[in-house]
Amino acid sequence: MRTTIKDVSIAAGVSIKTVSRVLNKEKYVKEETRKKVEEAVAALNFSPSLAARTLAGRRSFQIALLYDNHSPYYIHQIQDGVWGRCREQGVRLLAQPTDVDSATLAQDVGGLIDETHVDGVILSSPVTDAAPVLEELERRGIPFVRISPGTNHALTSSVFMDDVQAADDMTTHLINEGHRRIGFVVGHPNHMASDQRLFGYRRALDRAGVPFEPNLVRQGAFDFASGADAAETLLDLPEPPSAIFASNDDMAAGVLAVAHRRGIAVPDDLSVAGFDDTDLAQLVWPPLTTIRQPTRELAYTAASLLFAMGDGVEHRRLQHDLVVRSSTARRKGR
Amino acid sequence: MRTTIKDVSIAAGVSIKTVSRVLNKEKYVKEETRKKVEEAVAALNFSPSLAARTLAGRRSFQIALLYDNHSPYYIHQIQDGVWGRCREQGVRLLAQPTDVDSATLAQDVGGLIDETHVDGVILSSPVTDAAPVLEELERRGIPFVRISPGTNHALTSSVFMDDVQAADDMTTHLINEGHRRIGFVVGHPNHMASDQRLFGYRRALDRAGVPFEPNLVRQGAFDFASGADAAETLLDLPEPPSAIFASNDDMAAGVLAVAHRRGIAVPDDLSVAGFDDTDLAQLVWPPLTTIRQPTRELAYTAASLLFAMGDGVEHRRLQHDLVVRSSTARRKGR
DNA sequence: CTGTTAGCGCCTTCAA
DNA sequence: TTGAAGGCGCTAACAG
Repeated sequence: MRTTIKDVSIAAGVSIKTVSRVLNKEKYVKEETRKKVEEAVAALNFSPSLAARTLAGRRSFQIALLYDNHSPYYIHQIQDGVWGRCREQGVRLLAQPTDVDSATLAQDVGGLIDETHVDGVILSSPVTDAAPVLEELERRGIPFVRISPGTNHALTSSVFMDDVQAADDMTTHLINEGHRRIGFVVGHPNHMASDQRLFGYRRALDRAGVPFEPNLVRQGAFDFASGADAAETLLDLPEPPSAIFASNDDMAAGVLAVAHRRGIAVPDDLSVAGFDDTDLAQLVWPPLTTIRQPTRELAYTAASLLFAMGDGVEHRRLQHDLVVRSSTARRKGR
Repeated sequence: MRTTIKDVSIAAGVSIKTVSRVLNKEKYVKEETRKKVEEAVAALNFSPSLAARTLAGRRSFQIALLYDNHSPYYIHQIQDGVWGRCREQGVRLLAQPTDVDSATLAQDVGGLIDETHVDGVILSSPVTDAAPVLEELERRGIPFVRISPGTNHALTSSVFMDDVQAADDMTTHLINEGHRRIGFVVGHPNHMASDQRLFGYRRALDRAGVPFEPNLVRQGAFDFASGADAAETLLDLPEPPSAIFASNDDMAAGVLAVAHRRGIAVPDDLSVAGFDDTDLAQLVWPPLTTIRQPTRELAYTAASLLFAMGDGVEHRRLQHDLVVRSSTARRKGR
């Protein structure tokens, strides 16, 4: 038989309701009574049934994290960050893979909510921009927060990094290193961050008076293969770039691979820069110069926002770090 | 107001209990009645409350996955595999990070079980070998399955790959390529797989009549840094190895990094082999020759085992694949 | 094959 | 500041 609130109430010599009050940290419990109850809880090693609390109360002490991202590192950091905040809050986390292309997406999410009574939902890219999910969530009036959404920042609570500034910083860094022909690999078109990073790149070029060359910009898709493809094209140019800045680290890894295959020394003959979205940069070499994406912090903040919601729409913008890991970085001629 | 089983029963014109029967796929429901109920369920878009089912019944339709592993790729694959099986079963998955060094580990796990009423638990390394957890689980008689446990295979249900054979296969492959001095980087001492892989390495050497040299074996810890350290030592040997076989891919990546730093051409001057525990091998270059660890399949199988339990202890051993990705592999002199 | 009657363990509402 | 009664939505154990 499991230990119940009743056992605790008997052990503590109070009513069930009083134990409930202590469990829920309600006011109006005499300090002395509270103590007695807490001791009984500890002595019996009592953990209240979430199922019962959910059924009887208004909260389920559970939230869901929806994802459909194929970058394990990214998801892991997101989950880790959200988890950290949940832990502090005494809330369980339901990690829910989804398929944003599924026809039954909204229904699936609705079913999840009905089944689990989750108190809120956190959306990670690309679920952040799945209209059916957003509509379903809004229809039900269930609190949710989006991490790095691609669109509609203004409509809902969300957290994101400053992608424009990040790309600007990196480009400026490369320019300061002496580069004039800087290749750029654009991210997946579905992600607003892609546009923003491209914009940051152009803004930095403009400010420095470095002419923008459409030839040096290649479309990618945030994966290793597209980064490699882009690198091939860029390095085949009659006048190839002296640096390539990829919009994320998977693509940057692809660029490095091509450089290696061609016997191009990095960073001596080619500088490669990217984002550190996924910690991957720490595992590749030659070293990448990276913008650290504060993924874990974003996720943590998203959960904080969720728990604090009800006051209306909020946004949180987190700062990135420019991390120069290429120890042999040096000035380059054009 | 949420849709309840009662609404369905009214819509279908049957009793609540009958709806319940249909939901639980019980026998003894007339086909025609079942159909009526199913239509009502679909029409009302009804999803039963897990909290209520848990409270009233014997099952919670939830299982937990306990992990404390710092390899995102590994966890992701595990979670993915378990998830896939859960989905088929209509079971929710609670992903639960733990701290195997925590003093309150058993209590934490116990609390989780009390709170959530999970029907079973899946343990991934290194939680697989946390004695307090195993004891707690056994004491409660809750079904659990261990994925790639490090110890005590015989005591509990578990799934694992054939590490001895895998390491043997790889070593044999290297020998067949002409290598005679093969460095080996041992995995973390806490993992039984480390011993087994070392054993497989030795077995292959013995069978081929290649003398075992203790100098060529270095202790690692399954991380990038220890792989790099081991490589430094091995390559500093008066007579360095022509191939290095690392017990996992993080360490293999470390070996590659050192080779690169020293200007050693891979695979021309040095072959590097490893396991593909984490898909990392696909992101590094020069290419690694790898043993594919069937992580996702292991996890899926673990969940299957869990759902099929009650028949006693079972074990499942899954086959690995030897994946030769070094396209320029060639015979080497000693 | 189907329905009835009790709870599951906790929170809510109300009263004291 | 505390307690008593009622019910959340569902399933178990029976009865028909």
